[in-house]
Amino acid sequence: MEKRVNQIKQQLSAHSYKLTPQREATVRVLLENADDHLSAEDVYLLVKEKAPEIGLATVYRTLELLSDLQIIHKLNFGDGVTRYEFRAEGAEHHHHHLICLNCGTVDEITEDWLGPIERRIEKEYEFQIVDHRLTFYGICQRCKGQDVDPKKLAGSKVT
Amino acid sequence: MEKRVNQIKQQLSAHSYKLTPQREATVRVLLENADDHLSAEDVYLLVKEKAPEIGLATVYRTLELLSDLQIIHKLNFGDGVTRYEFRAEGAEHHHHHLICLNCGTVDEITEDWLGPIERRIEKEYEFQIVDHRLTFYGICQRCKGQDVDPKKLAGSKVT
DNA sequence: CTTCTTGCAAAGGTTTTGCAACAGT
DNA sequence: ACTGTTGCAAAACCTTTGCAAGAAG
Repeated sequence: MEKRVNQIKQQLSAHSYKLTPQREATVRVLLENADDHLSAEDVYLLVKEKAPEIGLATVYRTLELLSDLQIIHKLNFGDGVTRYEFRAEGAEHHHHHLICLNCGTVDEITEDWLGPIERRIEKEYEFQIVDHRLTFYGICQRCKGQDVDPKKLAGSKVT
Repeated sequence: MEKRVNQIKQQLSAHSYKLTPQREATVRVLLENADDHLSAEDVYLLVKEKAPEIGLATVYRTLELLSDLQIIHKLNFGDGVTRYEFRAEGAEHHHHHLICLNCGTVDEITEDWLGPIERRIEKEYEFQIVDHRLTFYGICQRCKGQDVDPKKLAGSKVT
């Protein structure tokens, strides 16, 4: 992890930004929770445990900065808050998401099967693809067989 | 279009909801602009031209209602507002979107090429898919060859 | 000294909610 | 009358911004 922090420090300095204690604490929280999809508020609360004096605005500014530098990605699962995830090192395109409509868990598919589809779109629509987002909504294997609240399936969570 | 309005009226009454003048005006605006992806504010302004006394809250409530009944879909392109689109009649899954990072235009792909991928996911992840969202970000054919603002491509629009 | 960064509070923008009035049955 | 619906205003949210103070070279 120290390696990754140092790497990010260099990415920042390459753009004349400093890795301040607040930024470092934020980066570490993101690294330590790379499997979750934290909202700005989540990050703020976790960073506060290490550095209680940090402000929410600084977290937002840091997340925006890391996002601009393509170190992290913004994600939007339609629940009203922006979430953030580390961008895989060197990955051209990232993984996809499986969102359970019953329990809300977000799982990931690390494979990217869209290559052939992208090539088809670039040709048929003359659209030069830079990135994509693919999300599946459904029932995860843990919730199968359980009772499912039909109201949740009615769609308001799916945007 | 009258046919579609009537159809919706029946879907509402099936759930003991009425097609009030406000709701009808909202539905008509959505039908007349089925090719755009209107935000609640957009819908509100258009409905106001026909029924100036309508309130924004009613528009939100109507959109939520139509969304719950799966008559329309909520869409989130990461620009901070929820957008709405008519759900294709009888369509199991809907089309995908191509968002131009330069001009912001949202185009559509009406084909759905995800069938094989979905079957693979259902098998490999034991995840029962209910719906999906697929969005490509890139440069549309109208903007190709034009100057592109590199800042826009830096990602902050892509969530 | 100069520039970047921070924390706080205020503002901004979108969406939801409380409530009294209203409409339809 | 009863129930669902509306409009308005207020509230609730998430996120951004202005600004004075602070940190770093």
